[in-house]
Amino acid sequence: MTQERGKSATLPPALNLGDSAASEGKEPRTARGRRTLRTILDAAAAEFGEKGFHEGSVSGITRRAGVALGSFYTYFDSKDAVFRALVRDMSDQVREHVAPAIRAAPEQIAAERAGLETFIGFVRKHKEIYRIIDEAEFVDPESFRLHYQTTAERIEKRLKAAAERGEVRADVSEVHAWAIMGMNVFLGLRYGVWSEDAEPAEVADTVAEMLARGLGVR
Amino acid sequence: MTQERGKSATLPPALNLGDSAASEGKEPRTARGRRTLRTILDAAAAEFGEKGFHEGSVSGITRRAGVALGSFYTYFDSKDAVFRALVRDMSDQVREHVAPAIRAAPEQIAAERAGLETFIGFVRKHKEIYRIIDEAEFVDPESFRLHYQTTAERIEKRLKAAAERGEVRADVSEVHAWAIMGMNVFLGLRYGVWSEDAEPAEVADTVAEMLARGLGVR
DNA sequence: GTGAAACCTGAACCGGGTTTCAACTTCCGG
DNA sequence: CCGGAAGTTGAAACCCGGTTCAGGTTTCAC
Repeated sequence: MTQERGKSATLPPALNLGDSAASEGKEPRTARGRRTLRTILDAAAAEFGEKGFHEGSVSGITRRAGVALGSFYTYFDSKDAVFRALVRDMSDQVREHVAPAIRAAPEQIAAERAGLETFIGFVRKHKEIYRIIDEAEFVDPESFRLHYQTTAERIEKRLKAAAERGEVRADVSEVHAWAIMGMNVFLGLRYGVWSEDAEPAEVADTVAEMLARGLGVR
Repeated sequence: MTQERGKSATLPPALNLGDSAASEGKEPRTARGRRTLRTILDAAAAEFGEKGFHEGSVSGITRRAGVALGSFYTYFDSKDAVFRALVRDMSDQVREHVAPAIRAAPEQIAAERAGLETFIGFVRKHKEIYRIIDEAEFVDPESFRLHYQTTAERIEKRLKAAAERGEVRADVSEVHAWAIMGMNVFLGLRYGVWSEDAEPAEVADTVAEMLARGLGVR
């Protein structure tokens, strides 16, 4: 798993892409093939994270990966195809990383608070993931929409469950879910990607307080 | 790839671009020139709104405008240049359109409510504007950042003034401003661009209620 | 009217990046 | 240890759209 590429822009450790990431009918059949696919995938994440989809190039990916241009097409149908695979995977990663923190919270406002704090922290370590998902709006709208749609649904579902338990007001709705998601995304952009001039915990505290009591004078 | 841009290809009425939109030293000097510049600008907004920056082409713009390819370069230095002009202008348009509604409100929560309602309504009429500003994140990051930075500053400023007047809690901060902005952007995306299955007024009511009292059980 | 400046035109130039492909190498089961 | 499948290679075909430019047309101040 040694993959340091000088640049600070290099992708942090993880990125767990299954072999299923390859294009239809191009799945690797041997250990060697799986190894190459993985290398290409990691290189693609680094390339797109650093340069974006349009500036990034397939030859840039294969150069990073240290394989020939042709090998890329052994596993993917096109430049679009890798990007799509990447987006799906990153969407999953965000969810999987934030979910535990939310589950561990004692009640709902605390859960949202923990979710935001974890999210900002995650974004700081994976700025390229953030960027790739954003660019999906233009490169792979399907996945983009799916990502936010399901995220919002998940938020709505847990809000309603919490309402059931009397932890939040009974009329929580889809609108509240989208509002919370929007806040989180922009706070992640501001305090995760653009600058780290405030502690994620403090940002999360402020938001939790607002979610609990609103902005009105008490 | 991305070709389900259904919707009417025609641009809604407005789009008030001054002659200043032309690249430095390429301002038109006659009425005829001003007319052509305007035509090109409108065509560019339509082209980019429909296809996005990278899929859109200069020849597509001139075709829509009904002028020769070369004429484009009489007024703009490059494809990037028109896009930049467009982004700046659209950013202004959003602000100018929403500001009056905010100013007219009797107190701050009502102002935020009115701002959101107006914003969603505006987005519905100008889906291409929304899309162009979003894509600026990758094509013209400067303008993108500036747009959100100044928007957030404006929100923060008015929140603090309201706090001064005792209309909202005294500790409103930059975090609150970014939270509100994020909510608005995502609600605009969900209820303005993606679907119109809820009234802007109702969405705004829900958010206002949340801003006033939070999600906690009363 | 008239001439110079502004404007318009579109074929051609140009660079860059994606994708293909036929020859070659490695791997692995029998 | 052999044969064929899987994997690798990189030059080049291909495509495409941004940008240029030299020559023609329109406008407008005088």
